[in-house]
Amino acid sequence: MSATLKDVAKLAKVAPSTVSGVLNGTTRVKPETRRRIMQAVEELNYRPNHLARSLRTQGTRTLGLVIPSITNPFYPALARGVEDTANAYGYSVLLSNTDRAPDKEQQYIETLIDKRVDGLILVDSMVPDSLIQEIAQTPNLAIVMMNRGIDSPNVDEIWVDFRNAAIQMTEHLIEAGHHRIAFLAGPRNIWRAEERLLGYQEALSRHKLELDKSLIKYGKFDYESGYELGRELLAQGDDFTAVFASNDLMAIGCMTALQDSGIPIPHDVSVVGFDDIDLAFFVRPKLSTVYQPNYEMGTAAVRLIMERIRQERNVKTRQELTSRLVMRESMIPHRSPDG
Amino acid sequence: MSATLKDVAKLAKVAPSTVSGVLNGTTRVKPETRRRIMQAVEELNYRPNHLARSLRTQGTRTLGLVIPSITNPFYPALARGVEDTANAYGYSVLLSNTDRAPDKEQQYIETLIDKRVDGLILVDSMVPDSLIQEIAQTPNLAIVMMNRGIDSPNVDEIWVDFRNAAIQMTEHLIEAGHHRIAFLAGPRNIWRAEERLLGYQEALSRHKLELDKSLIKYGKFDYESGYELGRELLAQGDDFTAVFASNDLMAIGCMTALQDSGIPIPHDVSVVGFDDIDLAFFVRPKLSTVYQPNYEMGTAAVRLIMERIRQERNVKTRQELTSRLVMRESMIPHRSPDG
DNA sequence: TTGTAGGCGTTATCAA
DNA sequence: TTGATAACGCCTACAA
Repeated sequence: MSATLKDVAKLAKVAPSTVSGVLNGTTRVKPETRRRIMQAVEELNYRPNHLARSLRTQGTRTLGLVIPSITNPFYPALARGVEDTANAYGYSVLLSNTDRAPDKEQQYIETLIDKRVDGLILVDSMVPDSLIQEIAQTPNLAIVMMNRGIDSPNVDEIWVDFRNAAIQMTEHLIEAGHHRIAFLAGPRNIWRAEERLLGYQEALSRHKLELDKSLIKYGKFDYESGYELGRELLAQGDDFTAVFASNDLMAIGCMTALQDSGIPIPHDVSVVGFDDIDLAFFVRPKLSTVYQPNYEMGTAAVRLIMERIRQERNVKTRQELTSRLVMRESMIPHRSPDG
Repeated sequence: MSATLKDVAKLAKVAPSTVSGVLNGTTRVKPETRRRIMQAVEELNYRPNHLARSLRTQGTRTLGLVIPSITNPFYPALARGVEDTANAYGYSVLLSNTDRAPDKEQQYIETLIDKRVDGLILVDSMVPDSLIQEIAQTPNLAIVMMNRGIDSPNVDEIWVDFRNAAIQMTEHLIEAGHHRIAFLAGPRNIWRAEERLLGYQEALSRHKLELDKSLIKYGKFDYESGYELGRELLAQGDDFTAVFASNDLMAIGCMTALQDSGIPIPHDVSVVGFDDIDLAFFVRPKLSTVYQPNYEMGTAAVRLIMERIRQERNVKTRQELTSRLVMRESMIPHRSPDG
């Protein structure tokens, strides 16, 4: 139904290749010819067929974004960063939610490649290294992984320095007099969770504080496990003065559990989180946490992809973005009883 | 680099068209031939090129989703509903954020059409009717609009019965003894905002309650304006006993303003919202609000598109999904002082 | 300055 | 049961 290059050519009485050349600015024609062509384009309301173009040029101007779930408050800003930047470069983005299921992720990746995306952004990927290394061979495909290392010269990496951020937050707590700090860890085997735990431990050891394993609890990064863990901590009858949850949802869950037991926060116990999701600002007391540059992660990823596509760079790059502490109301210095 | 149909054909010693037929199940061949083909496919790790296929078949198995912003807590669930359902049908989804800017939206729509998406889901669209009517002529394109009517037989519609929900919530308040209910309206000229206001007015009139314009305040659907409006209400020295905000962000902002002025909620004033975003569950008191079936909106949209694509239906459909009240802690019955 | 021809990787039609 | 052939709409040498 819609007009093709051929139609335009016929109407303008020139060859299709001439029209193509003019429209893409690769051919110089005399003004009169150009005028006729433009008029025909206008008249037929011609719009190039991207499919045909892509088939020919081996480029789709489309990127694939693969995330655990857009529903997780951590990702919308990132997705927005990706989409905005892609759009600025004239690219579109295809969205995929994997739910952290390796099979599902693999399927999405394959579909995306079959659809010939020019770039692939894998966030918190769960597929085996071997698969990544295999797809890294795909021609005309730039890949960047977020928060995951991979031994391949063709794949770029973007990281957030979770460990350092965890160290900073822990030290902040320590320096404020908290020496018995409970830690709510995330699921084992998830890198973003493990780094936070490592940071906590590192800070403790730097300050020569004993690591009490009974103060470390493992949760599932959700509100419920935070609540659960808060109750466990209470049940232990421990003397902790602060809890550092490795994400905000757990921090809020824990805070609620403590509050439900009549423990005033931050007066009796300080609680801090990690991620700085919107919620952190709305709970009472406002949650002190670690801000993640999510939007910037997205923009950075697209930029790395563009450098590859435009062949401005062909060596592996590893970029590290930094988080920063945002202290609100849920944490105050600890005064020892005998202080 | 990657193998094509031709390569497979050569290796299996058959014609490309035969391979195509077998792979698509449109051609019957004898077992032996089939075996050879499958083996060649395996050996070369052949994957069909969707671009070429799409060019030929006029179908991309891709949908375009156009929303104001994925960053707005209202849309991730919807997007997830769209993506999940699309995926179940073997479709991918292209994401676009318009920021409610008509020009930007138009550009996205055009790009999406140029990329030959099979379906377009326009959420809270801001472009003029004429544009929609124009693109509704595009062949091989199914369009559904969410929360916006359009006079075109080719475009399906999905609505949430905002007005009814607002009526219900208001009546709930009235029946609980609240007769002076302040209303925080959204931006004028935005349908989803206006319907809510209309519902509020309708309920008042049904119960023969006077409509006091000084109790109606216009905000911008964000936390800040809710806070602002809360302060305004207070400054007026009015005797309202409840406030109905037309979205949760404003409700929470207002609640915070009241609390900051030392007014206990819900004891002195009840506050209710609209949308049931995640936040609603986490603020204290937990916000009573109107739940929106966002995820279901997404799935419904894709289903309508699929019906069109598969030609199971070719008449316009208008589907209405229903919200429901979710009462938590921020509202209690009002006892009149002399009661 | 403009046109011709071939091909990108499929699928559909028709013959053999 | 299989194969040849012609599109789909575009781009890019190369030729004129």
